[in-house]
Amino acid sequence: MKASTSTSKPSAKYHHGNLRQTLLAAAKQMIAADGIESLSLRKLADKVSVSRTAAYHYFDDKNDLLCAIASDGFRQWQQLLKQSEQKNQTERQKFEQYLINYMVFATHHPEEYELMFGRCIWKQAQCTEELQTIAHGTFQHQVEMMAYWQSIGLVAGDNPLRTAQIIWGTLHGIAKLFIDGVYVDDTRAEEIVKSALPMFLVPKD
Amino acid sequence: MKASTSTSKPSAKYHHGNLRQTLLAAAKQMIAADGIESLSLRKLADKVSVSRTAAYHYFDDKNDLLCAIASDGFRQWQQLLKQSEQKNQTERQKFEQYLINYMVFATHHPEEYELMFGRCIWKQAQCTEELQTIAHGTFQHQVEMMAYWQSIGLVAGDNPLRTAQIIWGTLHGIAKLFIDGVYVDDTRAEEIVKSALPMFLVPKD
DNA sequence: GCCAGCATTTTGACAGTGTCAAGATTGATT
DNA sequence: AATCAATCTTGACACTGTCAAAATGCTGGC
Repeated sequence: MKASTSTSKPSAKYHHGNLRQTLLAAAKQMIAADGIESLSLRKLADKVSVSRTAAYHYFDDKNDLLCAIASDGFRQWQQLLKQSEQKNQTERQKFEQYLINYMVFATHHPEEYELMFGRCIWKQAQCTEELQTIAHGTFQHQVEMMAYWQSIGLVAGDNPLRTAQIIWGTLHGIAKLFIDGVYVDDTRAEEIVKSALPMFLVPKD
Repeated sequence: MKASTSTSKPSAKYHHGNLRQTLLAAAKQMIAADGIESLSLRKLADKVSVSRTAAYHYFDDKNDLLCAIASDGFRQWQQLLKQSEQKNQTERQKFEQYLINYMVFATHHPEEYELMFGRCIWKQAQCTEELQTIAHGTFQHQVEMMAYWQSIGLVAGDNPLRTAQIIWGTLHGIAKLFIDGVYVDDTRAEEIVKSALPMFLVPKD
């Protein structure tokens, strides 16, 4: 072991050291720059100065690599949600913060968001078990939060699952319409979400 | 001319006759069967028993062909919406029918829906002018309907554009979560939409 | 009837892609 | 120091979109 695994001097050795992480980081950078569809394993390998098929020792597939990126995205997202919960505010403020955070994440990491919820992974392409479990977990968490907000009379409705599906649908739809460039006017995502907020709440008067 | 353009006997001539239509129909069939990503121009040409590059006389590009399919989808969708308007019912029923029709179309033609609103076309890939105009027109129509429903006190809110964006977002989001296989439970799309409906309406009491 | 011109379709070719099998290289273990 | 397993590279294959040039068949003018 010794200091060979130190990140200070990757230099140009045959054994890269931490190729898996390097590949993931480079891939994220590339899809952030040019989009998912223009990511190729060969260009990725080129960028990392490694052979075409080197990645196949860490990922079964191109799909497997994309799933790994999506999993990372879910972890990043979970952290973001936790942060918005910890700030001690009104529950109503927490709810609003939650909606806004969702939108901010989606619009700031559009490619990762696409990987997390897009067709690439969930549809015909087989989805990694890891990705499936972590994604299911986050959604479960959402349902629980919704149940709590309904129990304290903040959010309307009495079916947490159904409500979570609808609210998530709304957020997801607005996010996707923005990301995919259907909403090209100067309307800002946050404003739309703030406008939608009252729809979900129990009427006050 | 004569009877050579008759559809009864395409036979196996050098000049296909109506290759453009044939290509579009076959392409729709193929994406309905195996998804958009597994459609290749070569397989398509094979299916139509024509050379690899024959399609390039009718479409600039693979993207151009997909745009044509999407345009057809919009036309089909416009007709469906018109039908739901013509049935003389309550405005409230028309609104509900509109929401349900959206969902039915999306879930029954998932691949065409993906082409119409997905990233493939709208994002980096250049979108045909025809597609852009027809798509913008349908959305404009949606905004006008929303404005009317707001004016008669059916739908909540006073900003038709904003409201249309939110409602469309909700529909789009739920549709996409279904299409992409994120909602894999037995929950039916129509039920979710019906649950969401009251959120959009002006409170009755 | 025949030939030129045109629209239409084909063939050849090229770069790029994902992926597998087999070989080469290296660090670690005994 | 020899061996072994992990790691990386090379070679190869089938498939993709797309362009340029050639081939084919229809149509109108003489």
